[in-house]
Amino acid sequence: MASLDPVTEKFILHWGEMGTRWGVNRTVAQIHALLYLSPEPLNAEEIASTLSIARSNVSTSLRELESWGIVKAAHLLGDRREHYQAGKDVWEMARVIMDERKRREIDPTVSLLRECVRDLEGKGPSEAEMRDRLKAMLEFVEMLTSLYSQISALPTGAVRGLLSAKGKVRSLLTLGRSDPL
Amino acid sequence: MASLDPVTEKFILHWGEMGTRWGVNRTVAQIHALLYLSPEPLNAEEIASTLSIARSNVSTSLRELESWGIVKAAHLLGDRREHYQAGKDVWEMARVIMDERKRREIDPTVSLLRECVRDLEGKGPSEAEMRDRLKAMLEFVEMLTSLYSQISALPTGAVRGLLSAKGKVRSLLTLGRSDPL
DNA sequence: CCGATTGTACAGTAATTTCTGTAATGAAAG
DNA sequence: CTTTCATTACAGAAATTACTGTACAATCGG
Repeated sequence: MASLDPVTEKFILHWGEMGTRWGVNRTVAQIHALLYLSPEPLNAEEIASTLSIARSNVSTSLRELESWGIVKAAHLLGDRREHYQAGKDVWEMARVIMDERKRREIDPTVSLLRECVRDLEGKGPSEAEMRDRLKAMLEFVEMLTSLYSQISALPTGAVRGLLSAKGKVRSLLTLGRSDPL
Repeated sequence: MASLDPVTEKFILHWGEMGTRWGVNRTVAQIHALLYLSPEPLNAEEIASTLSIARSNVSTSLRELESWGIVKAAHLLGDRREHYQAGKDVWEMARVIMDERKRREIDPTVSLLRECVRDLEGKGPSEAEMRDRLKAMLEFVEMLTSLYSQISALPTGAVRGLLSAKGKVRSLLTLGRSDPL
């Protein structure tokens, strides 16, 4: 397992790089990429030797991935070691990641913005600009969360169906604005 | 300008923290937050003293923000210094940031995935799993970009109108699936 | 129980990223 | 042309983040 298919390697390296751009540890992202491509679940030792990283690092990173909900441990009969596998459905994966980012980052931001706006209630005109901006930001983020909660409540296949309706966004939009529903 | 309103400070600190979670330098995000809330454009010196950071750091960070297209330099009559202001429309801001992230991260990812899939054409069944996964990922990312390009082609107000139609997503979706357009 | 194997916590180290201060560049005013 | 002010490039310092190796805990088989 120590040597790696060139394509796999290319993908893992790129995925790790993308991770860093989005605030995810490079190694964590690489492990995820490896597990995503692997036909069967891998144990910590295999991951460590394949990516040439310390086992302790693998252990920590796997816990991180589990906390995101995109990697799960699987137990194989006749093997004491834990084996890990990544969720294979990209739509489900995207949903889980968005859920988690919403919970960790968007929700706290909404709270903070509400707090800020409240703190500015009844303040003088010198804070008017700031208040307006914070309100605009709050409104925006709340709209996103509302939209997201509606979408995430739908079955996976349904979202897929909507998004794959390639030419339809404009039409749907026109419909939405003329308020036909 | 050196002392900061408590609400402003709270927002700036939070925004900086959010930045780090999304792969943006904390200081860069803080400067953006400051400019977003500021009623009038600020010069580098004011930014540096307000946030207690070195002028050179401000300079670099401003260039970064300009490269993202969310901060612009403004020239004031009778002042040689450049003054900087952040775009105030959150919708426009979101659009610009998404454009840029697409260009920097999504597009290269699509290229890489295409390359990977191509490399695997005609390979044996041992690579079947990997090929399927990469294809699924590619298909997913391509769908996102297609959706995005459709949305970004619309006027800002229109997107706003669609998204603010709070209860309508499900209805629109049903419509979309039953292929009425 | 005992030894072997797996997984994790943690302290120290390494690497990377970020920040500062200075020096150089460039542009406007006189 | 010279002086002055604003900006930026860059090298080194500082801070943060990531990684490793070891030591410990837990679990299983004998």
